[in-house]
Amino acid sequence: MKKLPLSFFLRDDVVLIARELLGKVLVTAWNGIVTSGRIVETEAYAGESDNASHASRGKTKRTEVMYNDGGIAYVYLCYGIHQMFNIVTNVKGIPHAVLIRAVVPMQGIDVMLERTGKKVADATLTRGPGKVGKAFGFHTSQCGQMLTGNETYIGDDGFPVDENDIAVSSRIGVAYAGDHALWDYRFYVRGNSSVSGSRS
DNA sequence: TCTATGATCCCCT
DNA sequence: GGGGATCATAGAT
Repeated sequence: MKKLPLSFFLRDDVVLIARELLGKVLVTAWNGIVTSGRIVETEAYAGESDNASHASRGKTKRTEVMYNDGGIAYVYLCYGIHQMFNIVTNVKGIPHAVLIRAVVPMQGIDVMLERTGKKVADATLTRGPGKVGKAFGFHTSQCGQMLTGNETYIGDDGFPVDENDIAVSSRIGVAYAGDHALWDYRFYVRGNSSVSGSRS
């Protein structure tokens, strides 16, 4: 399987990147323990001018990792419980990011079950960003990790995603962002049972 | 220092 | 379909 090159993440259209990440494969291999899954739901966060983005308040200790060149991980804690995994995009100085909201498990399902404390692998295993973070073993200490290395990367196995199967909607859980909450920045594979929220 | 709050999920009814 | 878990961050004191 090919890895997506750094140039994929350095482009300036974060919304396009979020859309193109559908069907790609997220792989982590901490200490040689491999888990992977096909990305079926993403959200774009478009920098300081986007009120739903953490970067809307400018550069802080938490958000500074987004100001680096793309192709690295932005991992943060939400609601005190959930490790959320984001992909930083665009070039140095522009804090764009794509949140991975849901994947379909591929490799290492037994490891994911162990990490999430589940008994059986059903469609809820990696449905929702908090569970993706947990199943793949992400932690805020992995903030800034390269996504083009051997421990963590985004793969392309040529899996085709039909344009007609790609659905668009407003982002989830960002009502505080006012009008920006209405932007069509969420992309998902229509009808896929691993997609969180509305999937029709 | 102190306090409010969230890019969520699970369990309960 | 409603509320509690649980804590780092940011902005206020």
